[in-house]
Amino acid sequence: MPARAMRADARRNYEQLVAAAMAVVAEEGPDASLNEVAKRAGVGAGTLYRHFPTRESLLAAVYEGRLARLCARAEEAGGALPPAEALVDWLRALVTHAMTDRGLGARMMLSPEAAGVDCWATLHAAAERLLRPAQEAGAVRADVEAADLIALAGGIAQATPDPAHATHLLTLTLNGLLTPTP
Amino acid sequence: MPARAMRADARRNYEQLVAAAMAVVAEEGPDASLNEVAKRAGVGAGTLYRHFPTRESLLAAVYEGRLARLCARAEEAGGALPPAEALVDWLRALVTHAMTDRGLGARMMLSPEAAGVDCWATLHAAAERLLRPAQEAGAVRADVEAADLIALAGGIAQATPDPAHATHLLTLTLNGLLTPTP
DNA sequence: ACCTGAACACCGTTCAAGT
DNA sequence: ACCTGAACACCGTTCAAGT
Repeated sequence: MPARAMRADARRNYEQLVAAAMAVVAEEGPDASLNEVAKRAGVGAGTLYRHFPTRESLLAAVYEGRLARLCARAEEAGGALPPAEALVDWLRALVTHAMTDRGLGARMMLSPEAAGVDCWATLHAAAERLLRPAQEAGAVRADVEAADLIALAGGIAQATPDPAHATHLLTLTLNGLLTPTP
Repeated sequence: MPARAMRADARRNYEQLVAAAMAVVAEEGPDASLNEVAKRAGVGAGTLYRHFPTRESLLAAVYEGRLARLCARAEEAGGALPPAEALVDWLRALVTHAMTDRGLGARMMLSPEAAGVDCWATLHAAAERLLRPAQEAGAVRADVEAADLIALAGGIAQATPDPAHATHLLTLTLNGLLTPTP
């Protein structure tokens, strides 16, 4: 979000840049032209770079709202459902989330530098909050970590453009490819 | 490979382009500059485009040799080891393969258009040759297809730059995140 | 037939000049 | 303080001119 003490015009430009970026990224994905974003925001290229020194910092601003919604969902599910179901539901949402806007979510999920430390920590905390109870209930293997869940969901999202196929891949990952041999 | 009836100079240029592309892609990954490839091959930009109308067609030429080695390995393993072990070994090799040159392999594995129909068919045939016996032996679930194996291996390769983490993610995928509940 | 390389459109990024 | 937008370096791609 924009810093508190910004001059009125700066704040306005900041907000228009994020709005323009949301539109352009939705159309062209995370590699969209930054000059195009500046142009559509009605702002000079230098202004974009002043507010967002890197592409990833702009993407992170676009991504912030979605992430908040996703983590809110983790909170709700954690209270209402049995641990394993809550986790599986949320993982499905995570894969869907990672696939939107030509893989913007996956790109953020798979790189701490891209997402920024705040987003990163928020996402990991949400994953952990669902993972722990499921492990304590014995429903999820003990050698799984929150980072693994996020990496697997991001990887699956990158692996196919088809949501139905992604769902299938997640199901396979949950159950395992090998038949259980106890 | 180059067509048979090429003029001597054309053939020479073709080979130098592939050699230059192998070097440049190894250094800069699959998004390396094509002008740089042409320059390093000692060839005009137009010549590169004559031989390789798209970036993917050039990458496919680079990728061809590696793919052949990988599929040869599938052949050997299929004969020598029990079905499930042969498959798991090969999947580990597939993930490693997908991670080389900043994800060149993964990029090829995850897009039929990128790899070209020939590469695509070869890779799928190799996967199927190991998958079928493992399924018939009851070691691998019946609802797994060759395309799933390739997508999951490619996704894992994209999900982390660390080979040890990738290996762990593959192990999780093989065993499943959830504890078996028969 | 095939090759060259200048040319064009585009993009990321910077920075002097403005208010 | 902040903004503008021309400018620079680079890249993908094409195509007239050459051999």
